[in-house]
Amino acid sequence: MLSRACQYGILLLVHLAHGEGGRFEPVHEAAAGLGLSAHFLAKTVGPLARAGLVKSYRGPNGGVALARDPMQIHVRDVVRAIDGSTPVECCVLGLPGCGENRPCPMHDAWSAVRANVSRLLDDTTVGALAARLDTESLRLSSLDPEH
Amino acid sequence: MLSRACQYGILLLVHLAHGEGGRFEPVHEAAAGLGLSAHFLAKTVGPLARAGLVKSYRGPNGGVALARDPMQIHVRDVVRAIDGSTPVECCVLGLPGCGENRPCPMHDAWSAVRANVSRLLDDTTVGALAARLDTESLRLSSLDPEH
DNA sequence: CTGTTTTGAGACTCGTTTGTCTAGAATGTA
DNA sequence: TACATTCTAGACAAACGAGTCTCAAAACAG
Ligand code: SF4
Ligand code: SF4
Repeated sequence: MLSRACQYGILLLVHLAHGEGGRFEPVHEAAAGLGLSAHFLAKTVGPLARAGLVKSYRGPNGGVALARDPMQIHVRDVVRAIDGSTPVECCVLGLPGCGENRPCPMHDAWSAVRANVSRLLDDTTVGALAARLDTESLRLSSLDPEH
Repeated sequence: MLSRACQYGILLLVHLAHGEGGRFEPVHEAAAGLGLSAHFLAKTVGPLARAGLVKSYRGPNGGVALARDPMQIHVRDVVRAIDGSTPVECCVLGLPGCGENRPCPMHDAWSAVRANVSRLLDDTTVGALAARLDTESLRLSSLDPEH
């Protein structure tokens, strides 16, 4: 559905939104906090920076930081930046070149599901996700949740 | 989301349900009708037969045929037979070992989507899909839809 | 028995994805 | 300047999925 790199990108942005605002956090530190491979996570920051979602700075005290208000960054933006503009096109039958014209017998039911996913990506911001990390007892990393 | 083999399996069953009832149709013939690779389609019939969804017979006049009433075969059965009991477990963030306890911030919204997909797989039968091929102008194959 | 048709199982190639690693350019500090 | 820190780009290998191909076993027809 979503590539691993894309998932890592979402996790990174939510992690940044959850941390202190203006600080530039090194990628390896964020990767350690998320329990991910630092090298692989670093590969996602390129597309994210080009898309204007994060700023990055080299050298000591460098790192990555959000470029915009996290409440203005939608999950859809991250997906588009990393996986391109053809996400969530996965389908049950996966006929090549199937569109609205001459669809397969599952198209009606499936397009409803797909619309739901699309709306979810559009409506969810990384700021809202980060906020939920505090209020509820949720987790981002695959590591031992503290406590 | 669904493996290609699984998609092929669904297509095969719907194709069989759409054809004449008791006939054993050779796999290569069904593959030609669906515009698929006969060799690859043949790999799906093993699991389907083991799951009791189709019967197969060798030799001349052999082939595959539905083992049950197509109205009693649910798409979920096909998915379970080919992709195993861990289908549709794809997720947005894909954290390893994430369950209902300590979920990620998208879990609520996403589990709703997943429930929709699950219900769709459970409620849809290959018989119903085959019936729609006639009433509406739908297609199964990627080939030129005959007119 | 001989040959043909078909399923059944599996090895094999190929391309994409995932992940690791290395080298280099930028940035700051002493 | 010398050095440490960090991003950036890309080479590289491992793993996976999709698809092709081969060979053997079953079933039938003559
Ligand atoms: S449900 Fe729609 S998009 Fe999916 S295979 Fe069928 S026609 Fe194509
Ligand atoms: S917690 Fe739920 S929504 Fe989050 S990755 Fe796991 S299954 Fe998906």
